[in-house]
Amino acid sequence: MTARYVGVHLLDAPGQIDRPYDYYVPVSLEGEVRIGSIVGVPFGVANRRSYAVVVEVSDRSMQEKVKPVQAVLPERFSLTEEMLGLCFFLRERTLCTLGEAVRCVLPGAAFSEIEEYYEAIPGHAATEAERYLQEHGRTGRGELMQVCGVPGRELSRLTDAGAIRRTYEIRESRARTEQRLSLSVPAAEILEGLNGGEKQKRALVRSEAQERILRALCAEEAMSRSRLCDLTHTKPAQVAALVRRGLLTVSEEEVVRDPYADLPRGSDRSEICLSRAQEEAYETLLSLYGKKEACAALLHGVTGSGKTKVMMKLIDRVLSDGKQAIVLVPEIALTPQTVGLFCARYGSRVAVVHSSLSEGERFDAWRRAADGALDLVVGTRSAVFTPLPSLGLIVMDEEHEHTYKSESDPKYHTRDVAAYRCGRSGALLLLCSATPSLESYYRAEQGRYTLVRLRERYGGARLPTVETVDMREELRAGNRSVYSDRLLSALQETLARGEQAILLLNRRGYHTALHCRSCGYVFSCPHCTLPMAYHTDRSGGSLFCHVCGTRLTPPRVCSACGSEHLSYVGFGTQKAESELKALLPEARVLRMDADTTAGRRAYDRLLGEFRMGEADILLGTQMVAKGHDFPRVTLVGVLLADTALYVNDYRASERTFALLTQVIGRAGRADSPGRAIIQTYVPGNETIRLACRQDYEAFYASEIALRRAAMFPPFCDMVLLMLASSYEDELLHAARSLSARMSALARDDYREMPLQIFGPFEASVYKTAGKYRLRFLMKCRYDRRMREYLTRLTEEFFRSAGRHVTLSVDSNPVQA
DNA sequence: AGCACGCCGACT
DNA sequence: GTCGGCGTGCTC
Repeated sequence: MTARYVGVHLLDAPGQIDRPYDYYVPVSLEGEVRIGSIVGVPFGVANRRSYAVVVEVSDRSMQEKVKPVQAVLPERFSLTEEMLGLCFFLRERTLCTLGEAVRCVLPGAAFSEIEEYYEAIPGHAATEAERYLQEHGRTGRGELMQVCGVPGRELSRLTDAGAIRRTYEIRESRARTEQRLSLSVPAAEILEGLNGGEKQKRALVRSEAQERILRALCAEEAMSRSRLCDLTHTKPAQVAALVRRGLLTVSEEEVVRDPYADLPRGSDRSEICLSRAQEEAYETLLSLYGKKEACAALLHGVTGSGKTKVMMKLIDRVLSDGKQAIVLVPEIALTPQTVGLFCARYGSRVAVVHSSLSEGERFDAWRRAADGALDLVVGTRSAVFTPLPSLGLIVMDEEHEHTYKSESDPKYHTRDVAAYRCGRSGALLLLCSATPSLESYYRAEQGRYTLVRLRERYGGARLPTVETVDMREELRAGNRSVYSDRLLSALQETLARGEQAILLLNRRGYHTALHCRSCGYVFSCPHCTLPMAYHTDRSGGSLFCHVCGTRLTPPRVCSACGSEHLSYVGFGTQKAESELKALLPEARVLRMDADTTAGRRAYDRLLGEFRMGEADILLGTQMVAKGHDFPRVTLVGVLLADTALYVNDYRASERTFALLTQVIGRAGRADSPGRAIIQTYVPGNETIRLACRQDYEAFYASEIALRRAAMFPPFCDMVLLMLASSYEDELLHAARSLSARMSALARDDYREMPLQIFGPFEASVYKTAGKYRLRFLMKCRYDRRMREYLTRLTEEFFRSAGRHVTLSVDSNPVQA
């Protein structure tokens, strides 16, 4: 079919107008547009130029008034059928707009490319804009509108009237190029000339420098200008002279910006040797992979069981089939070892993708993937969108981690996207964890995932012995320290043996709150409704809001009653550190939390120092618990195991169990046996007890029973509706009307749908960044019908509610 | 979302 | 009598 007309979705349109609009394809762009193309189109009365994605093409249009497509992005930025399908899938699942999905799938660099310019037409000088163009020549749209104060519709009118001319320019892809130099004459001839008589040589080169350049290129055929100059100690001008004389040719070549370029590449060519248990797991996974149809497996392996090796052997196999793989990790900064292993093994055909890449770096990785120049992509959740020509495997390491759920639009879960992509390309989805999410383990039990187990630690390493310390008894015995006697002496012994220890306390700062002993007032952030923590820093100390970052000087008197009896309560990593330094002055302590890892490479630096033995104790928040492998760590201490237990969230136990299991698993990986000491005020707590036994199955059995009884996921889905506004009265009003509408719809049109509505409640942080927030929670089955209900609700809401209130929908949110 | 059209209050 | 408030409705 001739693409004479196209139906497009605007990329920046709000939900209300997220539907196809028709445009015609001008002759000049014929043949460039197809389904999946990204185009620039004029929209609205002012003909604002917007990006849009083509979702249908036809040779006729039903529409009366049709505007032209103005520009088309280069073919490399067009969505493949698979990727467009993925965008529709995302929209359906997360109720985002198609445009939000498209922006998720394409690199940002794609969209800085269409520029709109205006030019004068001789003889037209009736308006200020025309005169300006006469005088200044070609001008960008933005500048023209600003300088002359012309509204967009006026520019359109002038263009249509033929008074000015509009042009578009597509800046070519943001790939960086470098000049590569090569010989234009066969190397043999050059060498003959150089090695011949003095006269022959004179004819060829005019200087020593020129000779060095030619010899270097004879040896290496082609190289970049910078490398050539470095190698031969010459200046670019001396190279240019040879180019002018026709001896060298210059070509522009795209270079890859890779922030991981300094990692050793391809050094690991060893055969992977698996233990018997690993071999079995591998064989099972291989047979699933061999099916070439959508399937998923859950690899449940205790900490230290060597899941990575199994994973790598499987990747070897995928690559040898000429297919590609994606390995997803929860957070790049916390997994430098994993990243290093993959780079070492798979060389330059690996890219590392995560959110703190620059736009250029991200684009390069994306481009290489699409061009088939990559075999393996290692990255955080956004890496699941990497276009690969022939996807064979997606691995999700630590699949239970909540960072896999996106918290901004589109609010997708990486697991769902991965499953969709694997389904589409007949690839295998492999979920890995020592503490799988209850949802995944349940699915495995149901047979929807194949469950593969690794029950033993690799290389005969034993799980550490675990003891709990009842901190109430310590308190009774008069120990007011953060450290129990038992943990302290264990630390001393460990240090005496020259071994290392990891201490976990999942709370930053010095104290968790400041309160008034006269009236009980707790000092809260003025912008948020949350107690402020006390942090020490270079300037002494300050009250610090963990939500919005506000810092205040600690007050002397209570702002509620004026009393001077203020006291700090609760302790965080800073206090734990200073106490430790007082108790064990000879110990070298590294503190690792959000405050000490602010710099980009700070994690790597701290972890590196600890691994090199430059410190004895690594003390920090959850980030010390993640999959690092420190052979000399034989002691793990948890200063307060209860911190995460009592948050108002149905997953509190699951999180606590996973965190404790993870950190306990850090101890005694190699030959030396490990020991873990867990301090708690609730030693009888089931979750803590089971985590100490590292007994996932038992934890799962007890937790799944609770979920079933209380009707929580995986026995239902949760949907969170969040209303936010700077105006509290409007928010309350909106919440009331939404509440009424929700129930009414559920009672009538959707009466057959299983649905329970709770709320509105104040969000756990009711006010933050000056906005008030109310939430509704729903227990439901998140299927097509439910999404239709939600769509109707939001559409009606936007039509009726005040403009100052926003509504967002999140299915199975992280915090519920 | 933008942007225009349209109908009611305080200003030259 | 006009400038300007934001309510309502449309955008191929």
